[in-house]
Parts: sequence; C-alpha cells; structure tokens
Amino acid sequence: MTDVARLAGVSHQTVSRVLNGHPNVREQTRLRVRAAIAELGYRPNRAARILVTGKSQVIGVIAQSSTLYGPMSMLSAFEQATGASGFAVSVGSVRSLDRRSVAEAVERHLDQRVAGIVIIAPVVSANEALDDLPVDIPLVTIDGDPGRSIPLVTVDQEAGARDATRFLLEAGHRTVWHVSGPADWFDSAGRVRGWRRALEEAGAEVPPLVSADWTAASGYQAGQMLARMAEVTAVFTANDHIALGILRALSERGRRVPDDVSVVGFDDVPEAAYFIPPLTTIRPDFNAVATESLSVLLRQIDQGERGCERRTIAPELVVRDSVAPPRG
Amino acid sequence: MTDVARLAGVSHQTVSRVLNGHPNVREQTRLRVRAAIAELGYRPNRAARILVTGKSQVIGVIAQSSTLYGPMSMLSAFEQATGASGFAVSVGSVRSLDRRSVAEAVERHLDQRVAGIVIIAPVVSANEALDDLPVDIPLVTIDGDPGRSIPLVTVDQEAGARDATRFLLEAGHRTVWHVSGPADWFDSAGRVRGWRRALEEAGAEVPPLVSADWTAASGYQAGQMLARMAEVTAVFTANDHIALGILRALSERGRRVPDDVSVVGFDDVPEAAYFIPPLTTIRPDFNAVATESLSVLLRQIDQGERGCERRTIAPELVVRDSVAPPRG
DNA sequence: AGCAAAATTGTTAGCGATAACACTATCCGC
DNA sequence: GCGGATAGTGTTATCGCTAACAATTTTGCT
Repeated sequence: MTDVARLAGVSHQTVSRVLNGHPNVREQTRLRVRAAIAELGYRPNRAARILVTGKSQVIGVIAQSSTLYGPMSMLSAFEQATGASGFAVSVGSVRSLDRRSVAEAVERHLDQRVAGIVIIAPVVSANEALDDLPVDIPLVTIDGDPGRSIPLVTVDQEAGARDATRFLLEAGHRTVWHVSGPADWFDSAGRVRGWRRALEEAGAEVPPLVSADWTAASGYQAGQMLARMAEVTAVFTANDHIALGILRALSERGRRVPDDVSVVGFDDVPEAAYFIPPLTTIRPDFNAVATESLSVLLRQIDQGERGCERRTIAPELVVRDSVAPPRG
Repeated sequence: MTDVARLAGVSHQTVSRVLNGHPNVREQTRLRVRAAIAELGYRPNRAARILVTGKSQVIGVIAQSSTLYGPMSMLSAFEQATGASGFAVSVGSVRSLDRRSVAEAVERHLDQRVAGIVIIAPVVSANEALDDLPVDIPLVTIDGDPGRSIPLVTVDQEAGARDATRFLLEAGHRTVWHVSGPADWFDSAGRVRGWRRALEEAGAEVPPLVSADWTAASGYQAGQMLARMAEVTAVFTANDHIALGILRALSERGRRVPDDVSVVGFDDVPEAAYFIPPLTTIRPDFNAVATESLSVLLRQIDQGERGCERRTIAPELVVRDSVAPPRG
C-alpha cells in the first residue's frame, strides 16, 4: 500500500480512502491512485482490514455436507443470490447437524468475524446450538424451527403438501397415503401436517403414516408394502427419490402408474420428468428462498438488530403423468 | 489476549506460545494460561494471526455451484477428508467455470492467504486460469486437464468406461453405443476414449458417438433416436442421469431393458439401484479421490514446492439388472 | 480582498497477534 | 563454585490497514 501511495504521490491514507469509496477524494487523485494500483497489481490485505475494522464482508453459511437435493439446491441458490450484494460467502460444512458440530461451525465463523450467519437447519438439533449465540450477530435459518424465535425463511411445506394431496383427491381418489421423510426434519413434519389437513378438510379417511428417510431405498421398502394393498390408489411422497423407489416397487408387483396407483412427489428434481412415468410433483422455489434469506440477513446487518422475521415461500404443483383417476 | 496474560500472571507472548503449542513452556504455566483462557472465554483473533504470519490454516476449494452429482460428491468428500488435517476449507463457489470467474475465485482465495488451492476443474476453461497463478502456491486440480503440468487427481475415466464397455461386450453384444457428456469436459473425453479403446481391442465396430449434456433430458432425447434403431442392443452412457432418460425413451417405444437393450451408466448415484430396471453402472470412489487430493496438497504445503504429481483412482463396476445377453 | 466553511489530504495511533531478540533462572560437568 | 549451555519468560517491533484528528487547500460569500 505504501508503494502505491508513493507511486501515486499521495499518502497511504488517501489510497485507503480510494479503496473504500470514501466521498471526499478529488476525482483526479482517485484516478491517479487507481492507476498506481493497477500498475503495481496491488491487492489489499483482507486480514489487516478485518483486524482493524473488526468486520469482514463475508456471510457464513452452515450446511450439512451431504448430497441431498434440497439442502444442496438451497446452498447453491444462496451462493448465486449473494453475487451482487458485495458479500462473499464462506461455507462451513458440517458432517452432521448435531448440536456440537453446529456449535463448532458457528465458532469458526465467529472467529472469522463474519458479518452474519445463515444456517440450513432442517432438524431440531441444528437449531439448539443457536440459542447460545450472542444476540447481536445477524442470523437467518433456512428451513429451520418454526417454534423458535429466530429469523426464518422456509418453503411452505404445508401448502405444498396440501396442494399435492388435494390434487389427488380432486382426481377422484377416496383417500391419499403419505410416505414421509425422517421424523426429525421440519420439512417432513410440515409435509405431514399439510397432507393430514387436506385429508381432514375433504373429510377423507386418514390412512396410517408410512415413514422413510429421503432415499430411494427407503421409498422402495415402503413401496413394497403399499403395493400389496389393493386399497392404495394414491400416494403422496415426501420427496421425489422416495417416489422413485415406490415407482420401482409398484412396477415390480405389476401395479401400473398411474392406471392402478397415482403418485405425487416433492422437490421436482431435474430427473423427475424422466421417471417412469414422469412424476407429478411439488416444486419449491429455491431461488426465492435464497433471495429472501439474503435480504432478511442484509436488513439485520444494516439495522444492527436481529428481530425475528419470518418468510415462507409457496411452492408450485408441476403436473406430469403419474396421476390419474382411480379405476372403476 | 492481554487480559488472559494478566489473569494468568504472564506476558502476552507466553499466552501466544501456549496457543501455538510451543515447546518451551513450563507445564504449570501452560495450565495456568489454559485456565485463564477458559475462564475468559477467550478466542484468538484469526485476522491478526494471518496478518502477522502471512499464512492461514485454510485450504481454498474452487468448485462450480451446481447440483451435478459428480462435482458435488467430490466437494462433499473433500470436506470430509479435510476433517482431521487441522485445516479448514473455504469453498469459493463460482457460477460458471469460465476463465474469468475462476481467476476471480483464485484471487479471492489468495486474498485470504489460503495455504493451498484445490480446484474441481472438469473443463478446459477452468484450467486456463491456473496458468497465471504464482508457482509457489500449492495447488491440486481434481478431474482437471491431464495435458497440463499441474498436480492432478482424478478418477480413471478411461478404465471405468473400458470396464463398462467390456462388460457389455462380454455379455455377447456385437458392439456398444455410447452417449457421451458435454464435449468440453475431461470426464466425457476420458469416457469416450475408454469406450472406443475397449471396442477396438475387441475388434468390434465403433458406432457413431451420440452426445448429451449430463441431464436426463438430454439422455431422453438421445434415447428417442437409439430406441428407433433395431441394431442398438447395448448402450453405455456417460452418467446415470443420461441413462435414466434413455430408460424412459426405450420404455416409451416398447423396447425392454435388459431384454431388448442393455444399458450401463456411470456414477452410481444413490437412486441408480431403483431405476427401472436397477442400473448397472460404474462407481467412482469419491472418497479416495478426496483423500489423495488432500495428501498431494499437504505434501506440497510441507515441502514448499509444487511438483506435478498425478494420481488416478480406478472406479468399480456395480452389476445390477440392466444388462443381459442380446436376444437370439 | 478577506474570512469562515467546506473539501481534500496528511499524520499518528492503534487493531491483536507473532518473531526476534534479550533476559533470567536452572542445570551440567569439571 | 564457576563458565556455559539450556530452559523458560518478557520486551519490542511489526504485519497492512483504518479511524480520528490535524493540517492544508479550495470555495463561497460579503
């Protein structure tokens, strides 16, 4: 920096001012400094700046390192969304979302003096760690605990599940079975609630809940049971991969989709349109969730207080070929 | 830090020594300092340390922010692998792998004084940006350009493709068609090479190459053509999602798998076992790639020189139900 | 012209850590 | 019991930057 200052014939402080877009610098000086910076290929030292200001221009994201479609899409969407904001994102991946791991990840981010934290926290344990957090650090949870007073952005699981269930009901099915995700996920819980609600609203019988764990394998297992029961004509699954497993199980037992059984998934993974048959499903708007989360966080950073804002983003029903009226 | 020093009745330098595990500190003093640290809940300031040492204990990873299974799995595996090493990883996600974006991501990491960079660089453009990099920064490319003298760890695409092709040939097929990934990916190129080589070695005819872009949609499109040609009895696809699309196309035209057409994929996505029929595929060992990459990088960091080590990890054939001898 | 206010630039003092060196005990062998 | 090595500890300078204030120039107005 001193070199730049010397070359531009100004003080280092003026260089600093140019770097930070300070208003009171003559245009001519600014240009001279810029030129010097370019000529010397100078790059400011992040660490020094953070040291003196106590703030970094980075947002810390905590997410489980998995290959689950939902969380991954969220993460990716959030990174995209951040682009224009001038903030960088630092992802603290965590092996599992248990309380201790999350607490560690939070510490790591705090060490780095992040400006704010967003955590993709679809299970209870991930949210618990957040209680110990100083209240003055901006924070948003994505798909987090609706029962906690922490800013939260989430896709409207309940609405999505209701749409899916209603769609099947409206196709003429007497009732709809549901294969849920893991019980400790809020996503699962929300989808179960929406499903049950739609059934109740329609005065339909509520069949026993079948549960799975997001994987096609677990869906297959559930499907093997469902396929044996002649009364099952409509199934709503907690995600598309479960649906895939069910499709397989059904096909193995000669139950045709949609002729014998109708199926609706959740997530709209890119492959869903190429399942056999193409899967009717619920598409959450990950980009909208990401954009909202960012804006909620940015507002906190600006205003310096946490609040407990909530946003929920309604998903959309994508109709394909896996649903038909029941036979007879 | 001063507070800790005061509480422990030592100088700040001694605190620093304890923090860094310096040998010449009396056990008793060390304990006292540790106690003071715990009592005050003191956390060292990362930025200050980086500023003075010029080094951070973080590894910068550059990866495209997408939801493609391969790159995502790599990333996730690498994060896992890093766990025990004492390094943190900072992921610089990049919208696209064009030269400029990658260069920017590299700069960002350099700003942060990362100890080394690993880049998941499956396309040419991502590698180009690396030429401008100072040679003294430790670097590893994953799935990078084999034609560049940069340390490289990659799954052995060619071997995998050869295994797949041979497996189909050995099942009795006269020849094997291939639906490739995008032409600018090294992964695609390697798989095409392996396929062609296996064919040539067996003296089989080499059918025209069909290309796709990793998605099920593109696989479906390719499949619509393939399904029309009676002579096509065996297809090896560049990944499982393409295979899924092909399965759909085949099933739509009444061509049964594996009775009429055999299909082999690549990646072994978790869902592959639940396709209809379960997909025979090639499983790359992402964990091995990650572990190797890390060790190559760590060696560079220790020794302070780049070298141009290469590792390739052989994938494994997973046999399921999508392959059978040709009819008749 | 003359003076206050505003705009621009320079100077100095840290931010919180480590490195390098200086210093004090302690220990060893003769 | 004395020189010299060897712990163990403290002192000082410094990393590259920004904040706060001081100094200077420019501007605007009478």
